[in-house]
Amino acid sequence: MAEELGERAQHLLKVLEESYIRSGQPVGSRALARDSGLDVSAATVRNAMADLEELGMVKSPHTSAGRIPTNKGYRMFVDSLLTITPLNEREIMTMRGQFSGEGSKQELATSVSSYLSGITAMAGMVMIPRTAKRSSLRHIEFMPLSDNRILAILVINEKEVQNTVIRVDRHYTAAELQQSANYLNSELAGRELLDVRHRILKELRETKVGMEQMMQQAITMAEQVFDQPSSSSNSDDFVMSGQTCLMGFEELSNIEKLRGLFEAFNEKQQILQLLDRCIDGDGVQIFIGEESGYGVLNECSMVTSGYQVDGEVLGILGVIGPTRMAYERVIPIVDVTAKLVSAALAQSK
Amino acid sequence: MAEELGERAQHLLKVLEESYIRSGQPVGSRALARDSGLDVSAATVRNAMADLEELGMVKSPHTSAGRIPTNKGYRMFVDSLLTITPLNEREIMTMRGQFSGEGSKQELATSVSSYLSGITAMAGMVMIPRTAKRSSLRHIEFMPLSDNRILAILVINEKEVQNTVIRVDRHYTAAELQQSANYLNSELAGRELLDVRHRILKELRETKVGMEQMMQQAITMAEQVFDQPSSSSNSDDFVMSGQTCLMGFEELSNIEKLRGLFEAFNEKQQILQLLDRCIDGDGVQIFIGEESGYGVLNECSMVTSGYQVDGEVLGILGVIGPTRMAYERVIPIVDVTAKLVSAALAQSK
DNA sequence: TATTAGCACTCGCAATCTTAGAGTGCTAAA
DNA sequence: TTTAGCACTCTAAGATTGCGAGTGCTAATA
Repeated sequence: MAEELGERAQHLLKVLEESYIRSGQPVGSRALARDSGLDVSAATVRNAMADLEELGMVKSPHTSAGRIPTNKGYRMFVDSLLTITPLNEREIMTMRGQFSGEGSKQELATSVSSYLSGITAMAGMVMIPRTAKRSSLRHIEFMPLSDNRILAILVINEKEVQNTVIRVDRHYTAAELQQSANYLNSELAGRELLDVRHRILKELRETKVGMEQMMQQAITMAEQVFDQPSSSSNSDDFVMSGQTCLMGFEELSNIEKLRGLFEAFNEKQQILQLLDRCIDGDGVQIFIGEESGYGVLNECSMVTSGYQVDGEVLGILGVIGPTRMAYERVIPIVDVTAKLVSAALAQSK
Repeated sequence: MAEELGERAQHLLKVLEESYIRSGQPVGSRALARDSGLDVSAATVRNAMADLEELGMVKSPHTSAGRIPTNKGYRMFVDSLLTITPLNEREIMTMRGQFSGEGSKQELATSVSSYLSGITAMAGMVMIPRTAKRSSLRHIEFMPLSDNRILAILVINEKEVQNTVIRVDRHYTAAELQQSANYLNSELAGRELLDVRHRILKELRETKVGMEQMMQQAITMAEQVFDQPSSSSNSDDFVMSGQTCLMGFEELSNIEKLRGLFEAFNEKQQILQLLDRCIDGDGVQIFIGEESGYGVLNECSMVTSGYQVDGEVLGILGVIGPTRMAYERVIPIVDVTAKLVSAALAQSK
């Protein structure tokens, strides 16, 4: 196993990647020898390149072009070669002004996503998990609709509101519903959602027999409300902005590839699964090309980071762009953004 | 003004358009003479073509290619030449099954939009007007949040729910808010939204002085609620599906053009303005190319129709695709879809 | 032993040229 | 008014060429 790379080879690989990321052109031995700062000839570089190629770090598009990095090469680059210059104070200050704790999660996510897109000139994305596990039910309210339907309104935490329509067996008056809601509020308000769910489906149901009829009705309704994976919160938890930026990149000028990519964005599901995977990781994470297992992400990389409140990762944000992106700039941006969002959320709590 | 077109010239134009729409290739005089069904020679056709060109109905991409329709040519085609074969019973039946009155407007719009996209292999769109003018306020409810904020919940018609957060000068208890809500409900519930707005801003405000303090508070809150153009209903009223289908068309293979188009889709505002213009028109309306005034829509056409309930146009739906589309198929599809959606809405009322 | 210079060779790209085919416009005849 | 004939134009697709960049290999060098 010749996984060991000499110091010089590493340096050359690094310079090669930097050069390729800058210019987009395959890098030849002469240019590399010149740019490397090392006092070696092109021929020497060629030998090193042959080694790197054997290790799968670089490849040439054809016999007589220079070398370009492979995905494996990028991986090595971001993992151990890249030198990142942290953002300076001033830049951070400018960013800090962007995110306030105001508005709903939705609004925050949208603004963060489009900010990321704007500053990196790539596509930005922010994921909002269904409903944070630790959020608590504040209030529940019923309202009669026509046709034996009832509108249930849940207030969660301080600002989130979920509406669900449920069906019941007969018409209920507003007063009846008020009673049921009162009962449920007295039992459930202030508890965490997981707990609420649990209580309804287990404890209350079991003790249902023998209770007042009103309470029985209330519980039956609550079962419906908490059982269905409330549609609104389930689908709207992923925001993406600036996809069109990706149309500007050379490597995505193939329209078929672009189409696959955009279709994947529309699916949402796929991307969400992918993002879900980073939720455990710490700090900035990077997916390079099809490492993720999705062929459509072929020439793309994702740079992501989780944002958190009270140590719990609430969601993921990041950008997606061509594999050939300026990592040394993008990584700190995503990093700082995640921290600022965390801060904004903590403050608004 | 030589706006008059001989019968034969019209026929030739029609055949030319049909042929071009089918094949995408410029149509030459020989082929046209053959396909026209007329017993004339290519030379005769050439003369007619020269006339048509002078009228701006067709043009040739270069000296020795055939002719292709101009926007003006398409306009004439769809306005007076096109023969539309209505969908047969069976097709309509298949479609009828697609749309139910179930679910929220949002859900219906999404499903209709993606249905349109699927069946036409172009992009589908459905606009939902802010909130129908004639919809009425059913119920209003306040709930205290932290930091002197209050969550206002409006129930409109039977299913629509709007949430708004307002700020107030001090903390109010749930009981106080309940009182205020009761008062407002007694005054306003059941009225149409426009009326509600009017009442609050004019009548009640004027008589405010001298009322109980509780009522004054209630009115102040209501002012806030109905004054801001509630964000949720304002932005989410336009659904588009299958944009990626547009990537498959020859005439949109230019990536810059495509980008402009997709950016316009993201803006929403522009498209909405455009759609707003059709709201008065009757039946199916067609925009060809940049007739609309938006350069990005250069090689595209929109086929739209309003859907209505009780004679009032509630919204617009339609498709957007290349100018060179199969109008004779798309037009009846959009037409029938609009009628079916109207029916579904009427039924679910 | 590691590095270097030299050299033949490969390949892609762009420019140039060629050819075939399609279609036109014009003119003169029917 | 229509038609046939003909010269002309233009494009798209191949074929050919030269250039430049870059490689791999070998033999000489430190």
